[in-house]
Amino acid sequence: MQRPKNPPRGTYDLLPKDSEKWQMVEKLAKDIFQKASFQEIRTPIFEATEIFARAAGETSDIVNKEMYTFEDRSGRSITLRPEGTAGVVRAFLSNGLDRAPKPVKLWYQGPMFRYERSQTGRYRQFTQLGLEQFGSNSPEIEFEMISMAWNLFQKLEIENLTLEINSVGDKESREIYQKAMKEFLNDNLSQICPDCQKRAETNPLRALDCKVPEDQELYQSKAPKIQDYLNEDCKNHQDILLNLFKEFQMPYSLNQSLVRGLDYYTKTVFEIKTSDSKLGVQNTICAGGRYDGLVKELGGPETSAFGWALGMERLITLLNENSNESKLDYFVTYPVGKFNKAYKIVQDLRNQGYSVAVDYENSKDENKQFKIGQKLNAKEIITAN
RNA sequence: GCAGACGUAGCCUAGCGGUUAAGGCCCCAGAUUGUGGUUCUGGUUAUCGUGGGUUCGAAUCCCAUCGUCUGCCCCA
Repeated sequence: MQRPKNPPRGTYDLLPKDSEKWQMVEKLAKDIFQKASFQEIRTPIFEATEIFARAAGETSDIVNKEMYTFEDRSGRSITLRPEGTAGVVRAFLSNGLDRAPKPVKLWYQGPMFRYERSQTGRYRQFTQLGLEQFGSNSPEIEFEMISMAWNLFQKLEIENLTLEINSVGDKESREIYQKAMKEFLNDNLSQICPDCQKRAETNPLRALDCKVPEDQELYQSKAPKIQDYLNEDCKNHQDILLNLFKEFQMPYSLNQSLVRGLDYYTKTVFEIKTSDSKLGVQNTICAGGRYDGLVKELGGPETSAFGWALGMERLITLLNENSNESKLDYFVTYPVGKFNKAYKIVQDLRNQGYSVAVDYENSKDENKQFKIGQKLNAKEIITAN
């Protein structure tokens, strides 16, 4: 057999060079989550297809063309999770966490699967790290959770980040706005791009972040603004959140064109974007929002909820190169036949907390042993004799 | 799903119709080095992504296919 050339399309191998970065990020994130009393949940990598179909919305692109869906041997329709929230909500309900003290605060990390064209910062198997909260309707918890993401990025010394906020309104106000957008698009059908003509039917709000400059100009100047359609409740909710950002000096911008790809969002939505060119057009590294209707949609009681997810691969590519500092403290060599003695030293050093490697080759040539140690970049090379 | 660019050893690159496909890094072996990345010598590794076609002759031209990248769609 020929040497394999690539892993399957849209996937990648995480090599030791980079896994260190992942571990570092994971450690920092876990620390932040733990301190804010969020607890980890691990849910299956696949779920019944229906879970995702209902959560993301039957008409969404994710459901219609991006899911890895298959029948298992008993004919059940199974789907590899394309995002984390639906599975967490399902687990929340399956395990009766809706009866636990509110809010229930959870975090998760794991691979997600979407059948898409791969690009920089976009894979078919990718990893999301996310937070979910069930039971609180308050803007304060949104503020805290967004701060946690922001805080993580600051600790990682990632620069050039912007926080964009918007509200998509609650069910009622969004429906009215959606209708207004649809009418607006239909009135201007001849001027807008083919994609937007489609969006007029399928997802009118999506037109707002159309890439065509002429369309953008039209929407900016003439399209109805979501902020004008928010009812008092949504408006107050947003004001409290924005005031908290001001109070705690978190820079944000209100972006009225910001909408989400999944149907379940209500009220607050946000994205954290980078202007770093390393990610090309995939510049959103963290996004989320409120989804007060989802738990009920999946068969649970009316439950307020808020969450976000960040793309680990995207985040990692923004990190600076890690230092070349050696991770290996000792390399232990020994004369022929003296392994036992050498290994006692090894154990001893490891018990003291050092990272230690041994020369298994047991080369007779001392000089060569030394060179092996050098190649491993050991801080100290010692010989047991 | 659409559009464009690109696939030469583990990695980076040369060759762009004509003898046994070239170099650097890495790797392996040996020597050198009075002691932590020296220097030298030798060696392994490529059916030039894959499959067809054009041609006396293809890594080089054409087609298909797979993969990568950039943009669109969509999205973390």
